[in-house]
Amino acid sequence: MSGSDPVVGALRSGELAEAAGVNPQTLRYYERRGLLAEPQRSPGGHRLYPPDSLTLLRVIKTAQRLGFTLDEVADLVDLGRHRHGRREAGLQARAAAKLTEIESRIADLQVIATTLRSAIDAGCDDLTACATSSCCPLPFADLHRGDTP
Amino acid sequence: MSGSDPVVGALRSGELAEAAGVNPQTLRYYERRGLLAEPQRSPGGHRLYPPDSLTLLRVIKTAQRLGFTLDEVADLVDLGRHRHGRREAGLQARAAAKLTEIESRIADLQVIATTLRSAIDAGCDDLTACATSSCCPLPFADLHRGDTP
DNA sequence: TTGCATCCGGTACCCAGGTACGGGCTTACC
DNA sequence: GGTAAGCCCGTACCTGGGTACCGGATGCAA
Repeated sequence: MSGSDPVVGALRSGELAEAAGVNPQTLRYYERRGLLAEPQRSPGGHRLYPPDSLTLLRVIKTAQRLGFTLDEVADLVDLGRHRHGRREAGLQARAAAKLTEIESRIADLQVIATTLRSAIDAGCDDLTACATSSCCPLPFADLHRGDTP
Repeated sequence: MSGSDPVVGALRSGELAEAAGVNPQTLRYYERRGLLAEPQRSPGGHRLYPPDSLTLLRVIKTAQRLGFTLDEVADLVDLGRHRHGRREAGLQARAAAKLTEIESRIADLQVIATTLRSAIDAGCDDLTACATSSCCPLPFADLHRGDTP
C-alpha cells in the first residue's frame, strides 16, 4: 500500500470544502466523527488533503441524502475500506434495512396526511371545540404511542 | 368571562401529567413555551390546573402528532382562543399548508426509496467504487441542494 | 407532629448535524 | 519583507422537544 504519499496535488481545507460544497468547519467536524481520516499536514500544520478526498466527500453526502446518519455513513465507508476483496454484501444489507426504515416513515406520514385531509374535509375550525364534541375525525383519545420523526 | 375560579376540582401537576401520559417536567416546559397558561397556585406555590387542561394537553399532543411544531401548536391554540365567534378558518388554512408540507416530505422520501431500490437492484457493493465507476445509479454528482429532514 | 411523597426553581444535559467565534499562526503574493 | 488571506485549535452556540439533577419547600395523612 502507498499509505503516505507526499504532497502531490494536495488540496487545502478551504479548497476541498469549496469543491465539495461544504463549510470548511464541516471537514474538521467529519474528521472528529471519524468520517475523514486525519490528512497529512504542511510543515506549518495546515491540512493537506489528497485529491480523492473529494470523492469520499461525495460519497458521504450521497449516503447522507439517502437517509443514513453520519454514524451509519462512517460505518459504510470503512465497510468498503477494509473489506476490499471478500464479497460480503454489507452495503446491500444496509441499503435494504434503510429502505425498510424509509418506507415505514412514508407510511407514518401517509397516516398523518390522511388524518389532515379528513380534518379539512370535516371543516374543523377550532381544535379545542373539536376535542370536546365527538363529531371530529381527529384522534384526540389515543395518546399512548405516536412517532413523528 | 369566569377567568379566575377558585380551586374547584383542580389537578396537581403530577396528576395532570399522569392523566395526559406526559412527564411532569413537560408541563413546566409547555408553560415556558406558552402552550399552557400559568395556572393558579396553592398558597404554598404549587400549581393547580383546572380540569380542562387535560383537554388542552390532548389537543396539543394530537396537533403534534399531525406534524405541527410546538410553536405552530401554540399558534393554533390561541388562534382558537381569541377568535371565538368570528369565522376565520385559520385552522383550515394551516391544516392545508401542513398537508402540503407533509406531502412534499413524502415525495422526498419516495425519491430516496426509489434511489435505494435502484442501488439494491444494481447490486452496488462498495460506495467508493461506485462513485468512481460510472455504472452506478447513485447520484454522486449533484451535491448542491438536498433536503432530508 | 412527624414523615414521606410531591413539587418548586434554576440549570444542565440529551439527540444530530453542524456553525460561529476568538486569538494566534502560516502561507502566498507583490 | 510586508501584508492580507487563510488556517490552526478549542470552545460555545444553534434547532426541537424534551429530560435530569439539585437543594429546599409543601401537602397530606396518620
